[in-house]
Amino acid sequence: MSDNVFYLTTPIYYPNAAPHLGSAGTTMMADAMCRYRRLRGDRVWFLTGTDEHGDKMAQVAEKEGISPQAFVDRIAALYKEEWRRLGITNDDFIRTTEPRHEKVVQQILQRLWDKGEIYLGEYSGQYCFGCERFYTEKEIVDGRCPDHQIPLTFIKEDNYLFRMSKYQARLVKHLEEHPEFIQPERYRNEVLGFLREPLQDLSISRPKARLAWGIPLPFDDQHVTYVWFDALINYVSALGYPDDERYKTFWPHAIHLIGKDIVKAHGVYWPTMLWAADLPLYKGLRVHGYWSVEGRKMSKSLGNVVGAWTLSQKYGSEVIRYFVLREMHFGLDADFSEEAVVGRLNADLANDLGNLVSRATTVMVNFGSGVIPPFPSTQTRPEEIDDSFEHVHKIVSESMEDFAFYRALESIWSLIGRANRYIDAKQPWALAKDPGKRAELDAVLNTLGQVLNVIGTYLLPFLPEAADKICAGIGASRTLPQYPFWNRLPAGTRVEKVSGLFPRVDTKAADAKTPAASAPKADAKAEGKISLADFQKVDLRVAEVLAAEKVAKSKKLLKLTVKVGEDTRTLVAGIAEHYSPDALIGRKIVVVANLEPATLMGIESNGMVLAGSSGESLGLIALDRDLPPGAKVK
RNA sequence: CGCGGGGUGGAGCAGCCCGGUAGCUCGUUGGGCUCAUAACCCAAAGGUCGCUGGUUCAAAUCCAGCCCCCGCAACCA
Repeated sequence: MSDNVFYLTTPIYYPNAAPHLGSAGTTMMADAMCRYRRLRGDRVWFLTGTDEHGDKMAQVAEKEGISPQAFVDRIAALYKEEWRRLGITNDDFIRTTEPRHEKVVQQILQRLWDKGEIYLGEYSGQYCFGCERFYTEKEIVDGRCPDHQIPLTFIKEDNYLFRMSKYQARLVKHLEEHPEFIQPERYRNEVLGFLREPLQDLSISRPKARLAWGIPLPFDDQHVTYVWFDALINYVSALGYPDDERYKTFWPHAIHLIGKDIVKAHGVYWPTMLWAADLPLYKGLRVHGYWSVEGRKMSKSLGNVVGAWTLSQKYGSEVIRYFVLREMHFGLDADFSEEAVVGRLNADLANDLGNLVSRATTVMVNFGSGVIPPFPSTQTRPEEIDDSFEHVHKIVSESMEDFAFYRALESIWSLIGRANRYIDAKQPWALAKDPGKRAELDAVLNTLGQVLNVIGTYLLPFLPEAADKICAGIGASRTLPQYPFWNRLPAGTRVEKVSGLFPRVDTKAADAKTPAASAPKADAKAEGKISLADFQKVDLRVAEVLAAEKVAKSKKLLKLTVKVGEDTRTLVAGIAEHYSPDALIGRKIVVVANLEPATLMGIESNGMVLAGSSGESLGLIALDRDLPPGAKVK
């Protein structure tokens, strides 16, 4: 059986924007789980928070012209407010800029330093001042930053490294012996996959000269702590490690709920850090998939990031919560669309649940005396409902062990279906007309009360407000019914009509799509202007395509042989998704002729093809009059 | 031969680990009921489970090969 102490964490979110469907979804799952455990009578601690250090945070703050602290204060407040509005019942909200956190990070760092788990090394590599990070050999594109396309600088600096590599074998062993440590299985395999390669020691510091927005190392104040090392420790610092009772009570039961993007940090860095610091490991990592939006990846660059609150305002936060819990098969990716939300809302919430509650309470009020009648001894209990009670109880408990919210909900809905069928079969409105069928009617009314009690209480974790209304309507006690499920709702409780729980949404009205959360604003500032002289440095030329072919193994690249004036040169263009090689041969295009050569997929490119692009579409720059190859473009 | 996920009735998915009548939701068609939110209930139609081969008495499920799609990574000079 499960422990009756339960500690659940969400990731601490990196608050550079308002919460979106992803972070809200994670938090809603965590909330449903914690509400469920509390309902079961477990002792629960539910933690969420924000990760507030790091280069990016400092940069954004600077852009806005405020101090990093002022910036993160603002955004953290935004998160807290959002979780409150979404009905999240977290017990604590940790911020990595809080003294209680920073103190623990330093304490753990000091311990590792004293134990020799951290050593001063020298890190050297190619550094991009744009990204403020190092690039590995693999990532570097021809000596340039893949992001900024600016030349990288070779720098050498002092750097503190954590001896992560020495725990590799131990971690593999632990994963092999404890399949439940990382679940679902696919993510455990993924981590074992990482561990097939030799693990490197982990750089855990950044020189303060470069980045000041972080926690200073206690043993060298010229360095600040690397964000991951800082962030992961929140899970213990928030409990008041090392002395607080909460730490002692809850830490051994810790379950981390995360998205699949941060499996490596949680599955590799964190356990090894804990070992090095002589802390017990967390109990389990539970990994969920990603949301796509209408079949496409949710990303800022596509501008289709779905804001959680915008959506909640339109449909109600319970609807979104239900959708998230019902639609995502834990561990796998799922797709979001407003159409699907409306589908779930109308079919499951309005038609099945809402309508059942409405018709059942109406029957109880109109044909009964407004209170739950005792179950007449002359009648027999409906077996099919009885089976359903046990089924719900069993499936919900099993599913929740695996975070399989969708299965738990499915089973509750199977009971809802049973109840709807039961009403149709018994026809209480007909029984009411015949005074001789009083006992039969009372049996039906009592049964309906029991059904609503089970449904209402089991739904409390998933649809807190709606479930509360159901419970209120029948005077239920809001405690999870236990075997045997009959007569958990005592005869005599007063019943009120509960209607309009989830009104249907007109499909057409929903066509007014919620706009995606505001796309990143284009920089309004007129900075970045160049002089005419600068522009004239660029040598643009008309070129004729002599030959074109796809670059083997590449997705986007075409290798072009072009004639520019007298000479013929080879260049590589990332347009394979838009133009077939044949369509290009013989065409006149515009190229940058004096670009320094670059090697792409092993082919040296001497120039760049000009093309306009917007989102998915791309078009080559063409001439509207014929000019010879080599003609200057200005 | 970069890593991973997936291909199951019109749509979206479960089932595959642990072979044995192919299941769920939505949609469609016909019928029923009137307590209820144009809801609810019943019935029907609709599937070569990507392709090929193998193992087996038996394969959606195990094995091998192939095809296609989607992420990530590597390239969008």
